[in-house]
Amino acid sequence: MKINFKNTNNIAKSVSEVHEICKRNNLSFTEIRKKVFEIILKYKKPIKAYEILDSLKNIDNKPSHPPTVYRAIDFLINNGFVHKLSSINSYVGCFHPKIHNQCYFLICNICNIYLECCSDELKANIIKTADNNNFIISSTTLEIEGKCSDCLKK
Amino acid sequence: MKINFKNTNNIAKSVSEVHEICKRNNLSFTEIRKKVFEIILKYKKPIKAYEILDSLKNIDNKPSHPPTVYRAIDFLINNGFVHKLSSINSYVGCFHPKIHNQCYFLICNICNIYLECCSDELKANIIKTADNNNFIISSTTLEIEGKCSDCLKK
DNA sequence: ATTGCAATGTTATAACATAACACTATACTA
DNA sequence: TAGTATAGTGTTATGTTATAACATTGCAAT
Repeated sequence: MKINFKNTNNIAKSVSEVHEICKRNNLSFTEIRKKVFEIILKYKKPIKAYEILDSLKNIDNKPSHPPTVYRAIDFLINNGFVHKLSSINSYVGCFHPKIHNQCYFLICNICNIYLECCSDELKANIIKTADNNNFIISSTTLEIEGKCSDCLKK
Repeated sequence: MKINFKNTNNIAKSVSEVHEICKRNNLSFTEIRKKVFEIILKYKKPIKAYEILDSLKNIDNKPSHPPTVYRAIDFLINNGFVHKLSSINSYVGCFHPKIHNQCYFLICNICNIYLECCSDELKANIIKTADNNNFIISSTTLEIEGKCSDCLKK
């Protein structure tokens, strides 16, 4: 099974989905966390922490500081609502927070668009390797940079 | 085919191998680049740029600056002699610069040891996904963090 | 000898991230 | 119902990672 998750415009849906998950799991989806999540989703592309910070300042018209953003990001990542793309120090929303899995990302160096993919086959492959080495996985980073189809055409 | 590359003690061999590759490809393996490469290899574990910088200062007994290190790292990475582990902002030597391939890394969060692995199966899988999306790969990051077998025992 | 170029030296600063402590609001509790 | 524990946030400062920009050096090609 392989699924690609396209970044959709349906931000409200994602937000309410996360809201619901938090309720169910007794997590507090505070105003700040919600705002940061929305900023990340709206941006469509991988966004940097200081870009989130600037957005926050604009929205609230009051000073915001890096820890505010990084704390919110931590919460969102820890609960699977956001992913960090380490190779480009950026963050993206997760479009399937309910069915968590091994994800990987195709990231276009030209237009910065990204695609989130899931693959059971790949996941199995990674787990097998870890097992062979008696290694217990806590987190996996799989990011593929290159040129997307749209940018190829141009 | 799956191969694991254990970090060995054979630094001299790696250095001379790279020396040879550079000669063949008309690349200048300068003193600084060689020193940085050796520092990375000797460290055995993923090393950070500023740790390399400190080592350089100690070796040369004269000031060294970040660009010196980052330039050397760039050279080494671009030519496949060193890998960057983005998830931990660290660098490791490559133990098979001749037969380049899709590599991935098991990184222990406890003892910081790492294992470099290669898998044709995995590579094929990644390429297939990219192809399906008409995506041209320029670089891939695959890093698995967790707990290694030695640390599990403890 | 002069010019071109790759590599390095040096200063400064940009970009990314966290430590530490103060404050607030809410919920529990005795 | 005052006390206190705790999660979340505000704020300042600073730590960490990386690059821009320009000067200098040394060697190679003409």
